[in-house]
Amino acid sequence: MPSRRSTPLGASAIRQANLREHNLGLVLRLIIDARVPISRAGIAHATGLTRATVSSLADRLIAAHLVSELPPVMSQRAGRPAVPLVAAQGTLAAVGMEVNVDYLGVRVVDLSGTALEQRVEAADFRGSEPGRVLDRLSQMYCDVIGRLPSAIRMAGGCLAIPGLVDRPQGPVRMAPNLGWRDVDVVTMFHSHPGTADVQIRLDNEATLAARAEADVLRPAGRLSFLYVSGEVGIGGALVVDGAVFGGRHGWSGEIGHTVVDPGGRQCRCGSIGCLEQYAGKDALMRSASMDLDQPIRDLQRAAEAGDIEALAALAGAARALGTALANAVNLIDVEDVVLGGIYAPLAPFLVPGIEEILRSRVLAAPWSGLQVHPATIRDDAALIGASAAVLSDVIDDPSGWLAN
Amino acid sequence: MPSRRSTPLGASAIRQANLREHNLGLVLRLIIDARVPISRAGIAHATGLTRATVSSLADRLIAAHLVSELPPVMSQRAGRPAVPLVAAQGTLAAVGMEVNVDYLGVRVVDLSGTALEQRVEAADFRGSEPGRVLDRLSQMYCDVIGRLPSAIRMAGGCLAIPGLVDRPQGPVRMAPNLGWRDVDVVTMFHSHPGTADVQIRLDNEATLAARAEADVLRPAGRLSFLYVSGEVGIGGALVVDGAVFGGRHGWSGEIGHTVVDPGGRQCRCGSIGCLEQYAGKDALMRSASMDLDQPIRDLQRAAEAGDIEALAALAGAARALGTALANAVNLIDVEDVVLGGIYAPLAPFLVPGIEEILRSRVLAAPWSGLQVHPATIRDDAALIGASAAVLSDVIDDPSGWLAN
DNA sequence: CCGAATTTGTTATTTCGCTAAACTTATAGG
DNA sequence: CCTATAAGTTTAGCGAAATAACAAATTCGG
Repeated sequence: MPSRRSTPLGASAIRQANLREHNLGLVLRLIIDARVPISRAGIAHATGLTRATVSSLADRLIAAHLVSELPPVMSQRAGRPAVPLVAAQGTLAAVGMEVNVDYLGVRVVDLSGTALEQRVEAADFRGSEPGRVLDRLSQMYCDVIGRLPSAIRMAGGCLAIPGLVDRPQGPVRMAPNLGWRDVDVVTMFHSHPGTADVQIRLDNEATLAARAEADVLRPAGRLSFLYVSGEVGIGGALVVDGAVFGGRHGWSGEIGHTVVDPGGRQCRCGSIGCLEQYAGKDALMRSASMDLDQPIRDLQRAAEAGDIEALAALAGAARALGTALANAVNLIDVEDVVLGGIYAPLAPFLVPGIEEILRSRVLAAPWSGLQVHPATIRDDAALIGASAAVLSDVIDDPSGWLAN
Repeated sequence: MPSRRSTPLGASAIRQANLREHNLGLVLRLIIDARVPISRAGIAHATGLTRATVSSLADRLIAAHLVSELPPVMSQRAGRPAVPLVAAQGTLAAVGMEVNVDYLGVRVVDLSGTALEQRVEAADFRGSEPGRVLDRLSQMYCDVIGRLPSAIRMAGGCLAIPGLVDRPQGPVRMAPNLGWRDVDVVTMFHSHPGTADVQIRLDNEATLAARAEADVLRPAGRLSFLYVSGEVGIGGALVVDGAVFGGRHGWSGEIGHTVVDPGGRQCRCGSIGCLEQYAGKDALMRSASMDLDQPIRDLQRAAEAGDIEALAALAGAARALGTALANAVNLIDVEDVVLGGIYAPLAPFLVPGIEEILRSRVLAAPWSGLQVHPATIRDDAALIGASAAVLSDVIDDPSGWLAN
């Protein structure tokens, strides 16, 4: 039973023109989200619209090259075989981009979800010069775009940033791990020639990663979860009813600065006792007596080998995470916690400790069936989410892409 | 900029019949929420619908006795005077009810928002027998209903419970301060004769109180806040985009069990160091060396008189509240914190301390304009919210009330 | 192999709610 | 008293979906 909005504030009048657009988006969404290709009749059944109406809508989408027909499939049943409809390949694409602490990424995806291009460059961007970073990023963008077939229409782009971002156009308010403050990245991105024709927007990295994860979990019916992404910092995002919940400005999810020890360690954010200082990557490595620059896989291997220090470090992180997550789940009532970033490979060593604390500290635990899982998407989650976000807007309102 | 849903999961096909119903609800909502009565032309302007369409919808609502016309008002301007439309009085009503630790309440409100009846009975219900309590409540309900004019149609009822409730029909999973667990209150309520014709549902007390507060703050544009209700326990609720955000099961908002001191005091919930143990009513009174049963006004007076112990107790509560609220706001990104229950009268002594901690611990504080305010509604907030919740459903979909 | 049954997709035709535009009503202002 | 202005109503028409009939392509039973 999803939570209903008690007051439809955003609701506006539905006019006949909107009606058609709405249903057009609905049909396209159904076609694209279907696990196995769906037919016109199937859509009619799922939506309650008549086959005639669906046919008309589907034909428009096909004419606009947003949808294509597959050969009819013999279903072993009586009756005329259905014509499967799928998202068109290579006609409309979106670009997802990411600036993170240790890499830049550009990814181009078409409506069918296939990645047409992807490029990732590793480097260290702590305390970096924003202008240079974005110059490099727009260069990568131009390279990638140049390699695409010219027939492809570009729907737009979305840039993931590990920090507080004013959606949708910036500025970046604060990206502590990059050392950025009040940076107008959109303008910087567009200062490079060859980026003039694409419209880009910004969002938080963890938010977009959670979105990618939500797209994967939604078909399985897992619609509400708290996503926690462990990196140098700890990001997070809320997903409710299958959609990311950004809050007032899109700044929800900053679980990394939950207080887990009021009299504890000083955090980079200026506060004291933040989760990040107990379960962030640096804290983990330090507590396991490993080098801060070592890859997380080293810690994973050590733990798998039974290394006492590694296991103790992970147990400590689990305690801190459990406390912070218990607070969060008491406040939000999700049915799932998803561990992303470095926590995904470490999950086997973290989940038991976290779940123990959740059981004792979450008021609704006996009834909510709360679970903790590693993330399904391990690499490039934010990139995937960013490109998906742009396409999702097209899918929800395809009317702008109907005419050639 | 309200957070968009990235995926319209709940969206279903809009058919022509739905369209009319949707717009009917929209018009009714506009009429009822208007600060000053709105005219047909005003609605047309606000919605983008034509005057003709609005007229047709309004006439239906008038015929159904959901809306009535006021005498035309001379506006000092040229042109035909507008006919103000208002919610009909005394034709359709809803009942809000509450079982709380120290009182029972029943309130009947009509569409216009005027309370037709209200009755509150004080008593101590800690460790009470659910059957007896609900017998008394349904008796009160019957008394109150008997006093109403017979022409009034009853839309339904909503019962507020201070605990974890399975919406909408129960059972009550856990109400720690009542000492209830897995109680089927709906059936108990209906076991009394004379309650057969009303359909009731359940919700959490703080959730409904927050809803009432949201109805008041919405017109002022304050659309997202965290509501904290101090009583013996500490309840809470989230409001985003002007609507209460219940989460997966409606169990969001349990801020009372946020950990503010991991090595601290034992809480009734079985956990350790919960906010409730540092800022709940009992903790406050104890820390101020007052009697646990004393009314909160005594503490307020002592603080106003400059009593050192009282001020110190309040400062300590503010610290604990500030820490818990900082965690919450980092996670949710609201623009407001609203202090309800016993915190409302104590706000002058709590707000400075809370705000100081929020400024230092909330990552987005420099940009979010976060503020802390006392609640506008001081008494019977949950009762008000409960009755409003029922009416709100009618307003959003009045189609069931059109035929006689 | 053939016809009945079944399911898909298409093609008129109808229905129903909204729009547009003209019209009526009721005021203000010169 | 006439004009301007705005609110509300009426009428004709449009557009999107519903309805219903039909065509197409299969299975299945004889």
